[in-house]
Amino acid sequence: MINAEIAEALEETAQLLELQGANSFRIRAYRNAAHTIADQSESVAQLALDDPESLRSLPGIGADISTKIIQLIKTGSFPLLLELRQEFPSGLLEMMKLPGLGAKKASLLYRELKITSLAELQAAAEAGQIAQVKGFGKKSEQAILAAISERESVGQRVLISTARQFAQQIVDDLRKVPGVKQCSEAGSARRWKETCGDLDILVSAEDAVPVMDRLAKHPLVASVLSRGPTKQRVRLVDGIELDLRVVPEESFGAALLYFTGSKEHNVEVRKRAVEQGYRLNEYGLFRGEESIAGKTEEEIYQALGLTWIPPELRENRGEIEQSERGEIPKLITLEEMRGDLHMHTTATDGTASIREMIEAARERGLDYIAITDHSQRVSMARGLDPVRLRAHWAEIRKIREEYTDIEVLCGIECDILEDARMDLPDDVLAEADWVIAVLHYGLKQPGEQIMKRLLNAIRNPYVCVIGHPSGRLVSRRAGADIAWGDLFKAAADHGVMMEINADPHRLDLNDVHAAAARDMGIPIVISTDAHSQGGLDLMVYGVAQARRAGLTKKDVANAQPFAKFKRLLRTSH
DNA sequence: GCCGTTTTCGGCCCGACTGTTTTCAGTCG
Repeated sequence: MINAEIAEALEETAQLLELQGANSFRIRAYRNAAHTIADQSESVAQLALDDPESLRSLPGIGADISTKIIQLIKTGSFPLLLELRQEFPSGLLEMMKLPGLGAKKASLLYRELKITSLAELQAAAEAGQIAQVKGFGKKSEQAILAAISERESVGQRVLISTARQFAQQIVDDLRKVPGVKQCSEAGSARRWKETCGDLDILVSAEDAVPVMDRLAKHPLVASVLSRGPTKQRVRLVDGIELDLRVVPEESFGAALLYFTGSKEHNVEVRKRAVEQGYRLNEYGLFRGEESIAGKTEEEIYQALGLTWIPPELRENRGEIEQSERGEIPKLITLEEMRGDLHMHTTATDGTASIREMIEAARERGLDYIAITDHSQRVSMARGLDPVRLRAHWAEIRKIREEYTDIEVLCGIECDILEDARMDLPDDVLAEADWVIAVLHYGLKQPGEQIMKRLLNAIRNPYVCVIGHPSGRLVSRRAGADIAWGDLFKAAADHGVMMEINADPHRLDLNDVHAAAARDMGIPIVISTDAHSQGGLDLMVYGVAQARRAGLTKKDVANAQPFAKFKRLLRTSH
């Protein structure tokens, strides 16, 4: 059982307890436990089997929940969850996903009208029965119908790349509104989370009206969902929703901190404020009525005895304690990246030639790149067999002679076949400057076989790095069943690096696993997997993922000068 | 249900907006 499944069961328990109207702190306890499990890089199931007591050392997991987790791992469930599922039909959880419909209202509809599914809810709303229930009215009935019909297009999380592009465009435009002093994206987009459920934009201005008017008429805005004196919620043309908050200049830092989140980070910071006799809200840090700080995030953190924490780290994974000790790392930046070691050309499924990719890399100031087209197994992309690959490399060697200001490595993205063999023979791989080994096919194989494949690749003397190790696609496909601890141990032993694939659909390694690999001393490579010149610009997303993992320049192999990078390579190259 | 330099009970983050109320509960972030 993987961590996400355990976390899901705990989250489901929390939701069902909400329906039951249970003690809110008890509900929160299950949610906190779910977050803790989801954030572990090691298999919690394995941990529980090895040493059941150790679960209790995880934050938010005590005697009771640890027992339930162990039952869950052994039997697939636990009694409380089974009882709750008996008590509430699963359709209620679907209903709770509709905006505006929470646990209280869902359970009320269940009690009053015996509604147990979205279909029944829709029928009841169409029949006008919802408006008759106490606490509901005509408007909530219409809102429910609208929410059901829009369910397909809205409420989906979008990739960070999409979120950033929308947010950036709107931030740029709102900055031009007269009277606007500061404007910034906030929320998960500012934290560069891999997906965003909605967008948050924060503005400081004396008068909110012109800002809200401008947003309401913005070409990217489809409709205004709600509007108050300081807060406006709109739906953008592609269905994603955006919150705008307008605050006074002296509160901008407090509001930015507040709306950047994460929620878990905020709760910890606030708790800390309360312990020190303060009150912290989006308007500032207060002692009684006296405002202590609020204009900038820095002064608020400072007043609480903390150094400023980069948004990418604000997930309550220990960053507050790090900050207290003055140990927040100097995170890797895009400008520090010197090389890009995963890209394709027209030889396989890229759209640009070798020369065009080299030129594009030079324009972006890179000192070195690796051309890494597909191996033969990827027939869809016209993957290269030994003959074509050697000809391709010969061409690269010829062309790279023309350039004195950039190093170009002859590379290959070589598949690890389903039977664990490499897709190309060793004598071919031996001629490469740079070999990325990857899983493309058979991702659903049992964990045992997946690990056999990965470990085989790591033991191959010519493999330099494992590319997009899990094979996951963000919010589309779960990755392979990997024993991460074993993978990293083997990679560290054999001097094989790990890639953070910067493609926003992949971002693989994820933040948690990248941090775990770094902790094992494995050099991390951040590469774009570009299939065109513009694909090289995806680097910013890979760097963001590395920042979320707390990586610094020294942790990243291709942030080093070329000579130093070469020394990190295995001696076979 | 978890947690502890105010330790084994009694806390547990805080405010805006909506709809349905007529002073507030529910939802959301």
